[in-house]
Formats: sequence, C-alpha cells, structure tokens
Amino acid sequence: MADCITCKNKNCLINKNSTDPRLADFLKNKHTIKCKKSQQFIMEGTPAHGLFFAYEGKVKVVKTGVNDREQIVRFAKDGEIIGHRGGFGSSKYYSISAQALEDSTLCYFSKEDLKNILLNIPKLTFDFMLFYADELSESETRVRKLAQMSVRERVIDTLLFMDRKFGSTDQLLNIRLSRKDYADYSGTTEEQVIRILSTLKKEGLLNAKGRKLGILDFETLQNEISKHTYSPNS
Amino acid sequence: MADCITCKNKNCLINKNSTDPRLADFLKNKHTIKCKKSQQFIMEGTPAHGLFFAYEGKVKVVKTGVNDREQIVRFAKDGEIIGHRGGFGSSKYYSISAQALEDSTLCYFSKEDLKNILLNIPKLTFDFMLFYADELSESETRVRKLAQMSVRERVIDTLLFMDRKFGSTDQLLNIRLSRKDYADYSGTTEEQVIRILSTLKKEGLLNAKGRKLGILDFETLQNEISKHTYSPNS
DNA sequence: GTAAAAAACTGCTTTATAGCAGGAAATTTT
DNA sequence: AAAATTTCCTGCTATAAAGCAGTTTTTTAC
Repeated sequence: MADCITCKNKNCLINKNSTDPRLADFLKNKHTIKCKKSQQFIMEGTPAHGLFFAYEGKVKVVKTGVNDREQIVRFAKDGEIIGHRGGFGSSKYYSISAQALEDSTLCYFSKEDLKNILLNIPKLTFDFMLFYADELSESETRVRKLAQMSVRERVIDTLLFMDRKFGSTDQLLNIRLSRKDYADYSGTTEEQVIRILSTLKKEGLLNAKGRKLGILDFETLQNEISKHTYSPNS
Repeated sequence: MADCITCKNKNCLINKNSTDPRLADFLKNKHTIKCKKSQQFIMEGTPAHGLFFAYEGKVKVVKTGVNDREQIVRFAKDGEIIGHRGGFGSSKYYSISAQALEDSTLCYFSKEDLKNILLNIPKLTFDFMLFYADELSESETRVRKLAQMSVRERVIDTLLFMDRKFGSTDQLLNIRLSRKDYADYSGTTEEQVIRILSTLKKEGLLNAKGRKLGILDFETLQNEISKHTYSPNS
C-alpha cells in the first residue's frame, strides 16, 4: 500500500509507469488517506490541490444540481483516478464532489508533483491523455443516452453497467447503491427507479436479496436497450 | 495555411508548440482538406486513421441515435480538434461523426505521426491532456444539464452557449443552425425547439432575421437558468 | 435489543414533453 | 421566375415522467 511498485492495481496509471527511475522521488511524496463509508473527500468548487487515486473501495463522483437532485457523473474503483484535472488544468477548483460508497483507501498526489513528472515523462503523460480521451468518449455516450433513452431504458442500462464495472457474485451485483443513487446516475427520480426495479422483479429479470440487486436475465435486458447500443462505444 | 508556424489560430495545440524544432518533420506531413457545407468528413464506426483540426469554418460533432434523432456532442471552430482520440487511443474506430456546417478547411495528421510526436514532446502531450480534461469537464456538465434542466431551460442554455462560442454581430448569432440542430444539441425534438423559440420571440427575448437568431435580453435569459449554473463549470 | 431514522414502496394526480397532421414560409434547384 | 424541396410553424392529442402523500420495511444508532 505504501509502495506503488508492488501495488496490486495494475491498471493504475502510476503503477504502470512506476519502474521509471524518474518517478522515485515523486512516489515518496504520495499520501495515503482512509475514508469511511459516506465520507465526502472532494467538495465541488473548493480549490484543487491535487489528484486522488482509489486504492481500495468504491467511490461516486457527483455534480451538484438543483433541489435534491445530484448527478452522479461516474464511479471509481481500485486504481482509478478521482478529481480529474486536480488543479493542474485551466480551472483551479474541483468541478465535482466525490464520496466513498464503502470504506475506502485513497492515494493522493499534489498537483505540483504531478505537473512536474507529467512534463518530464511523456509516456506517463500520454497514458493520462488516453485516460481522459476515453473518459470523454464515455461521457459523450452518456450525453446521448440521457437525451434519447426512456427512463426504463436508462435504468436497465445502469444495471448492466454496474455488472460490467463491478461484476456480480452469486447473481448479485458487487455494489450496494440506494435507489436515490440509481436515480442520480440514470437521470430520473427515486420513485421512478423504485417503480421500474419492482416491475423488473415481477418480470423475473431482476433479483433482490435484501438491498442487493442481481441481474437474472441479461439477454432480455440487453435486447431491450440494444437499439441504442449498436454504436462502437458501449 | 500550409504553414503551422504562421497560422492565425493561436489557440491550436499544434500552433502553440510549432516552434519546437522536433515538430519540423511532423508538420511537413500535414494534409489540408476543403469541405463543402453539409459535407460529412468523419463517419462514426469507421476506422480512425488520424486527427482533424478545424482551420477555418464551423463543424458539428454528432453521435448517431435511434430514429432521426442524433445527438450533437460538440461544435468546433478555428483551431479546435475534431476526431478526438483519432485512433491512437484504445479504440481503433471513430466514436463520432463530423459534418461541416459551412464551407470549411481542415488540417489532418495521421495517428502514426501524432503518436510519434506526442511520445517525444511532453509539453505537447501535456497540452493535449489538458484539452481532453477540459472537454471532459464540459461534457460532464452537459450530462448534468441534460438530466436536470427542463426543455425550455436547455434551449435557452444552448442559445447562450452559441453566443459564447461563436459570438454575435448586430444582435445576431454568428452561426446558422436548423431547428433540428438546436433540438439535437438540446436533447429534444424539432417541434419543441420551434415552440420555445417562437415563445421567446413573443416575450421579446429573442430576435429573428430570416433564419438567423439573435439574443435580445441576455440578463433575463441568464436569470432563468441561473439556478443550474452557479457551479464552477459554466 | 429497542428506538429512531432512513430508505423503499404504492396509488393517485399533475405536468411536461413528445408525436402527429396539415399548412405556411423559406430556400434551393431547374 | 417557377417548381420542387426543405424547413418552419401551429393546434390537438397521447403518453411518459414527475410530484405528492401515506405506509411499510430496512438500516443505523444508542
């Protein structure tokens, strides 16, 4: 955990380049932060001092909206970046909030340290660039889906996404979200999510054990949204 | 036009770094492409060979949807990138289509050439990274707006965006879009846009000379959507 | 383990938005 | 300049989604 070179998160952009000797000093300045469930560790609009990486746990990234409605912008798990531009971009403030969905451990680097290595190790910068480009592509797909899918389709799409992102064990998704969270990601209201989930249960497509949800019939669900997903990006 | 060093588009990422001698060979391999109005020069799903830059003109970037509905993902003007990952990322295919909104001139670089310089000139790679990061931030803001604003608010937001992006002359926006285009960007239907635009005209907030639209009362329009736009990102 | 709080659920009502159809205006083509 | 095509517009109708209120279940705190 203290050491990026032996870290288990092989997909982490820092880990991928950690053997580069020019990173040695940089890695010494890493901070490790423990975060309890529901704890918010980035507040939208506050000055951005650096970038977080999820070491262990699950995180939701949120943009504040009107009333009680927030928009969950993305989810992050082991090895993934949180805080995006982290202050080394054009904006000096975080454009999102981030909250732990379960007890999590985060790695933190200051923007000065990051900028320093990014301007010196092209391979790393290139990897960062690709990461942002891929995220952008995904975000643009999400723009289209929000604009064009029905609420039911968006909820189904979200369920399938959760399985892809976090996986399932014994027919149950490896993530535990409130109905409100599903709504905030799917771009609808809590009530609508509740109605749709219970309809899906009645239709035998969805499984529910306590608060945990499980997908029973992938094919039928996939089919229902397939007309929107023929494009190259998910 | 043939020369990036004397190019007028100072915001172009290539231009910004064009004095670097390591770019000399790269710049020789630039292609210049002329594009008539309405011409499509990137097709979603086709193999991506490289990246375009708008030299002159205006372009819409589109993701294909169901029925007649497309989603306009962004607009590009002088100096801006089109084609995003352009094949040097994880996907080998364009995830979007691009179409000229007026007669335009484009610059083109192959992905091999690009990858080569990006891995050798950290400053350039860093600029590219920041570009994608900022685009991502904007796209995430758009996700929230699509999910939370009403149709009328989204149309107003689009009008104000057009003024910010393309400017206005004599109370008329410097861009000419169809009602369908406004709909495809705002995430609604043509009819809805028509209805809202004519209401705005009646309310004296909007000006229309032929097909060209102009904003008459910025303040009132800004106020109507202000509750959604208090956040750091537009 | 019990009390308190939060989350999940359901039926009903209201509202916003989409869809259709037919016509007018504007733009492009010949 | 006339014809053809495209874009724009309007009223009406249908429908999807949101909002509200009251109840039950589950989770968290003590």
